[in-house]
Amino acid sequence: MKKISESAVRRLSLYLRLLQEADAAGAETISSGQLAERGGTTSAQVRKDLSLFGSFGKRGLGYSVQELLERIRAILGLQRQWRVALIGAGKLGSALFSYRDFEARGFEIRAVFDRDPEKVGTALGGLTVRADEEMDRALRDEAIEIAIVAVPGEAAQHVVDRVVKAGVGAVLNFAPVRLKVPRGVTLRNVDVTLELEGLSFALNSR
Amino acid sequence: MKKISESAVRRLSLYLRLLQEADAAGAETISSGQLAERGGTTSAQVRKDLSLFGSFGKRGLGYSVQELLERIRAILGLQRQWRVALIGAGKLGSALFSYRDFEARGFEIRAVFDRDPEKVGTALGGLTVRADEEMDRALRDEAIEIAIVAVPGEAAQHVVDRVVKAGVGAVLNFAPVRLKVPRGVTLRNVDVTLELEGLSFALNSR
DNA sequence: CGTATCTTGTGAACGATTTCACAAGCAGGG
DNA sequence: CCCTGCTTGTGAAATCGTTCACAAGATACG
Repeated sequence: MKKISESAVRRLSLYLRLLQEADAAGAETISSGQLAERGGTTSAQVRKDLSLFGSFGKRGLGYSVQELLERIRAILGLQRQWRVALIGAGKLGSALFSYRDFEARGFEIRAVFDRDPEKVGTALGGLTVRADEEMDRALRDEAIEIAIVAVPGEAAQHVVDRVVKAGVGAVLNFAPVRLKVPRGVTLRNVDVTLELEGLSFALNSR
Repeated sequence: MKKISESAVRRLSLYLRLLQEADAAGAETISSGQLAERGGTTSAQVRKDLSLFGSFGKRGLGYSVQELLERIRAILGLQRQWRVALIGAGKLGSALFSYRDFEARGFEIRAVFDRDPEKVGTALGGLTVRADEEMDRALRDEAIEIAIVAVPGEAAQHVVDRVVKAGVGAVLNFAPVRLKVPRGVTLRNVDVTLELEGLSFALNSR
């Protein structure tokens, strides 16, 4: 199987969302040009991206919204629920947790952990915040597949090491540090400061 | 002036952080190899990135931590404070606001707006949440340069249109939609669902 | 002062990604 | 049933980004 670039995967995710909108708007069919326009890319790019996985369209007609929706869902692995744990129930963690949209998109947050004894035992959504010490065992017992790390920078590497040891295969990191994970574990970072600095650079170089 | 890729800017931002750590640890000097190792890249990459802006190192020695710190700050436009507005004071907006680290890094949140009358008038940090109707005028009057958009997806395009019209030149968007901005305005997106889907893809294709 | 060691800065090679361009498939109308 | 208009899928070309490899500057030391 050929290698798929991260940017291609990002765009697939985007197409998925655009297709859901088109579907909600009642469209039966959609062309690469329409997807491109709504997604801010080009029709050739759309076709190339899709061609990495097969050929789903009809010449002269475009793509069936329904079918493409299902295909992309399958490609992205979104036809099942993923078991997710949230680590860190601070401001950001809580905000993420309350964003119930994840659930609808296949990511079920099944456990929340925090180190702060003040927070342990409090309710968050339908769950109870659990103690840090329970984490390692719980991640294993509940076969958590994805960890969202929303702890302070100093704690993040330690947390991710434990999480990996507990068998979690993918990590979404919000701490502003570069984490090391063993090969085979997938890591993505969300770093707001870094994004702001990107904006600063753009404004500055005019 | 040659074009600088977004990835190069991201890495500069990263180097800046690594340099701050090195500085805090008392290092006087640092080599491209050391930066590379800590940043998860290669020494050639580090040197190439820096060479886009000049030559700051001493052969045989490496870079002066202090000097490189200042140089990168200058490149990224971080030697001044930026005037930032936060639009949307929901869970996510509040979480972002309370993350005071931005301030220290040169991004001063000077105004918060929300459409919800319940929220308007309430205190958030040192600021008062202001009404949506005041926004356009306030952005201009206070010469806001960067807007952080943390409103629901449906509202985001409308908000960003107004923000752009009010003279804001850079937008950090948290809404899960593809926004259109005129050329000359810089847009960055933070889209957590998209990141999670990237993880799903990786887990799914094993 | 000469030699050994280190590390930068940078063309050139390489690899990856995006864009181009066009043959081929499909639908609709006359 | 053929012609027109539209759109896909995909090699080939172009562009962009990364890695290689090495000359040259800098220091340390005998």
